[in-house]
Amino acid sequence: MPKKIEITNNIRRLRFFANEMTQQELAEKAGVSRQTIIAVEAGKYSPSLELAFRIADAFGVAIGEVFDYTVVGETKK
Amino acid sequence: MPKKIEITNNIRRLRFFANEMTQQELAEKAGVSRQTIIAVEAGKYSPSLELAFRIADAFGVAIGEVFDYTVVGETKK
DNA sequence: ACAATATGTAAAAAGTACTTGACATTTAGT
DNA sequence: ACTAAATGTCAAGTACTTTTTACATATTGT
Repeated sequence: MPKKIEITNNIRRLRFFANEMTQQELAEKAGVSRQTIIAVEAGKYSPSLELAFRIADAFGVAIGEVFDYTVVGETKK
Repeated sequence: MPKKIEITNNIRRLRFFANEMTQQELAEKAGVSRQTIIAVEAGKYSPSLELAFRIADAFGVAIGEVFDYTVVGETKK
């Protein structure tokens, strides 16, 4: 995948806004392991689209409110 | 991942709305192989979040306009 | 000081996405 | 009838995501 992209996320923020939801709770709501939440939240890798949808769903928001997408080198509007 | 989910997409429709963009062109815009576009468009597998963003970007729309997410068993509002 | 909860790290194994290359089928243009 | 372009299929290999297990550290309440 040539054009480089950065995906950042607001999971930590959203967890705190969402009544201090723990990583464990989010993991359960999203149906994945806690490890996966830790890794995604820490930006170690970006999730599958499916998991992205599950996480957004756990917070009741759209994917775009959880994950930000930036094309490296271009300035995103 | 326990709760089953279905991810469908409007890639084909969007390609035609977008001036009959071919799979090849979309592949180039998104920076992936044509094979990948074929597989995702045909629903053989769902893409990574990164690719989902790239595809949405190629059409200039949000992810939610390209991909639909349905929790199987529950009726999505 | 102790126990319980939340977060973090690491690493192997399994599963899924993506690439490459090669070939088949369909459709449109000449 | 031929050619070119677009779509589709198959398969082997690489890369990345996710799980599982096990342990480390920090924070809070008793």
